[in-house]
Amino acid sequence: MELDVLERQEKEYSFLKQSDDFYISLFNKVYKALSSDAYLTEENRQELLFIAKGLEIYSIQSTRENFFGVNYAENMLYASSIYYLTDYFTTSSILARMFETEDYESEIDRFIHAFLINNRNIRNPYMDRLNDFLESGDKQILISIIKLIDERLKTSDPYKYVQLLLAKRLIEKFSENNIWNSLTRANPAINWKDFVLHKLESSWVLFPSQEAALKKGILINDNSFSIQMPTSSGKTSLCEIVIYNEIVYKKRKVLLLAPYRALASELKYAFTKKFRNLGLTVKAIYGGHTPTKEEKVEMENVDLLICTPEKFMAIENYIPNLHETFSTVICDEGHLLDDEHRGLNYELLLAKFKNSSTQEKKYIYLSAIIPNIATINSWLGGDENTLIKSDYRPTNLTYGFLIEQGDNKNKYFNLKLYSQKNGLEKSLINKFLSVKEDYKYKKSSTGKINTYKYKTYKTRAISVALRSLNNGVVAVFTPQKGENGVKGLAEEIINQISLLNFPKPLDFSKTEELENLIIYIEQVFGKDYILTKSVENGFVIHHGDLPQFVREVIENSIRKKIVPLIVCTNTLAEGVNLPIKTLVLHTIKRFNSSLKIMEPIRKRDIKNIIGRAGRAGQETEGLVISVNPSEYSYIQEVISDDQIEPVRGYLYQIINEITNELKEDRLLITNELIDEQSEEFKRLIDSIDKSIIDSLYEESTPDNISDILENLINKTYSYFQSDYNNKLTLEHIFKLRGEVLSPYLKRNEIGILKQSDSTVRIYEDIKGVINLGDDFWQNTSLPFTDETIGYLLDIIYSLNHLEFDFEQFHQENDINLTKGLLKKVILNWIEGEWYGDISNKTNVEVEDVLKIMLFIESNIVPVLSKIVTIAKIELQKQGIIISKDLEDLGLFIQYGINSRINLILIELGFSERMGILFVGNWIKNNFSTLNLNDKDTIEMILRENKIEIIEYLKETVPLISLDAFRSNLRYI
DNA sequence: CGAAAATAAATGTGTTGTACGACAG
DNA sequence: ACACATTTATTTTCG
Repeated sequence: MELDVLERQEKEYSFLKQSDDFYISLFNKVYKALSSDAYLTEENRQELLFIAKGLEIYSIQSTRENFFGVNYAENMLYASSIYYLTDYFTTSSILARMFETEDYESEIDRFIHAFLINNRNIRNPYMDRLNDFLESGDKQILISIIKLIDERLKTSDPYKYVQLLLAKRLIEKFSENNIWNSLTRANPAINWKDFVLHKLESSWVLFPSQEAALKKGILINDNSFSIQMPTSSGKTSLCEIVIYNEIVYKKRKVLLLAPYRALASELKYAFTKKFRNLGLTVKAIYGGHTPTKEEKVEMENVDLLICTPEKFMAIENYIPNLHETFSTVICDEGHLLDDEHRGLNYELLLAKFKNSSTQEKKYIYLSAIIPNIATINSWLGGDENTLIKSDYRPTNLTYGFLIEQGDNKNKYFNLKLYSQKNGLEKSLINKFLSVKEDYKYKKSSTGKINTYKYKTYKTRAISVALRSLNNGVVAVFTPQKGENGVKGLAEEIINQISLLNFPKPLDFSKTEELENLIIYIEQVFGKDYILTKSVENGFVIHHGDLPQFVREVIENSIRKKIVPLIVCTNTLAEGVNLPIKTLVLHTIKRFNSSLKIMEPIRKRDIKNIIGRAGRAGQETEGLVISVNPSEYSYIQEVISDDQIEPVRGYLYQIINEITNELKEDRLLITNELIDEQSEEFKRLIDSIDKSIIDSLYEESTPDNISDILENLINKTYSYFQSDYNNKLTLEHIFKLRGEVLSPYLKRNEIGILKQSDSTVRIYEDIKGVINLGDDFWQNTSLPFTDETIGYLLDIIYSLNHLEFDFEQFHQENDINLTKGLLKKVILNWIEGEWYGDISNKTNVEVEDVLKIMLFIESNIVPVLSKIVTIAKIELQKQGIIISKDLEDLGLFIQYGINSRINLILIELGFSERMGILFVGNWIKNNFSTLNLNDKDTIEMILRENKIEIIEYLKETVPLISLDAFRSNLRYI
């Protein structure tokens, strides 16, 4: 019914004709379970879940019209309660929330409903008592409620009996898992009242996964803990408890390492408000902004610091050994240790902590499922008693596999369904897709009926996605961006909705908001780009070539359900949580260039992506559908956590490779040998160098550098896992690199390396190319012109270091990126043009413009900043100061602006470029007499002209920009 | 009946995600 | 290694 394929089912569903019989039998089973405690056992729990699903359809809006004779509201109490009793608390509450407490008449019904949706605001003998309990935690009160119910059960009329029994079971369950009970049991020494009173607003119980962690003694024990649980199983909420406990009870300060900006910002948002009311101080710093003086003071006094690992390393450079203030460290998304670009830093940061002379820290390592978490745990100082594993998920996931059936005369596709918790339970949706019914269309040029080409997986994935639209928000995952990935799928959608009769995304979108989205996207990308065409058809796409601010707009459109369909790559797994009901896996294979084969992506990543379906608190369940039979067994393995890749740490992988190479060639590695290796290998060594540079502190000298490095190495996860040979390689390489860096230490050049974020190689490269005698350095300031950019690009093009990057860019993209083109793109960009305009002016496709922009952002800008920083420091020695404008050059290019006012707006927290550009101009035109290079002046202008600015923006920019600017303006 | 559509088999072409930093004396 | 598009030859379908 939900997928609108009922009438094509071959099987007769007798219960549809005898729905009252079916209902009675379901109800009977519920009653039996409740009256015999049978629901408490694991097996019966599975069955109860199916019963709940059965009851559910008699109450939810999309299906209940098909039945009659059932009191929707009353029945929902049963369905919802069963979800509650089987630990699906969020599902329970979503279902119950489909009705109001006022919809119920009897005292007991109102109580049950209010209980299920955490509504404390009704007056009622049961709820009054429950309220007393919630505020005091006095167990006796719960006992008294049960007594009260028992009394009434004896005298109750038959119509109330089941409800009373239900209430009794709910309260019995609640006596066990309520937050008071769990917390005081986990740490009786602390008064939880303040915390609980705060927590009550969101939840009254803990998830089994959280319970498991508490039972292991995480609040009492000072050892390190490792926690492995699926996405969205209440990690944040568990952290909240642990952090509160550490600060209030253990009197420790907590450092929370969150490796993505989006994550850090999410956590900041989640914690700041709650903890402030509890009298704890929270600070979050990540990406982009450099902390002010006051903030630095705050950082040392704050109770909880939320930080990206890189940012924390940066801070440690000006607050040496800041980490000693924090005796508890929480490592979120711990599997990042494996990351090719960032794992090394993360590992060395932790090694540095472990190497500290102060007391051993308590580490809490949070991660998705990895088989060797025990190794990591013992590296961090934990043991088997401090290892917490849970596979609890607050929403149930169902997996669907599309099965091809029939011959050419009558071809159709069934959907085979497996429930997550019970691999054996299969069900089948017949003719989920059918060639006869779904793929026939009339060709207008001939007037004949044609069959749509349904054989490709693209077609199938999209058809499945469109078919699922009735059921809620759909995401289509694909690991590639181009024709065989996001772009191809988007085109396929447009094609299918124009020819076939599937549900159309436009019919599920919010027209007015969508209009605004279309206007905005068209302004940014022009009419021809695939994203523009997508939004016009009521869906969106999402991948890493899209600039960050656009991704946010897109995520928002899904979050607010402005559009019901998104096609995306891994960005989905990395980004923030979205309310996705159905996830369609187009394919999970990606081309591996070195092996020249298509290869499945990591199971760990698939697991992460799959976990995005059925967001707790938003959906009652999730559905994951795979359409490619050659991948089914691999996905089955992912579902059953079979052979998930271990986390070794990136450093370990390199070292292991090097050791093996050396063994084969019987070589002894030397710095000369390193210099002879490929650029790829040297960049690997560069990353080691950089981590070394970053972890050198003030007290480092040429004499003790090898000691410092050796101590550091000994504490790494790589060393911990290594065998004798690997240990030798590891020590040897770090020693070698120490030798390379030692002269720079001697010459006091480590500072300049750090400040310019350079490795030795690029530093020497730049020094060899730039001519500090040129007037350029002294004469350049805003606005940047053709000549400015030209001069710098000349330098860029003469660097050896970037040749490799250009080569790679050309290998990966079919774009001839000449110096002229690059200059034109940069100039247009800083002059305020958008991707669509730049595409028109340069005759380059929008998608290629995006790729060029990405190259500029990630390859050109960092090098430009290094060049400018190195020049600045060198010139300073001669007493020459370069302009502030030139110093900030990287920012101007990065943000695509060419005036100081705009940069100030960004510093003031404005993030949406269109608004920034227009308001910047408006200020320039209206306040030319003031000093517009001054932050305070700009702030003053903004504060005093809020209304005028909004009025002006209303006339000039799309509503989305206006809204973004307005919400930033609120904080001025 | 004849054009259009479907089928089958052979050949050719293209394939590559995501992410964080940017600093003192 | 694989998905998909294109080409070609042949058969089937339908207005």
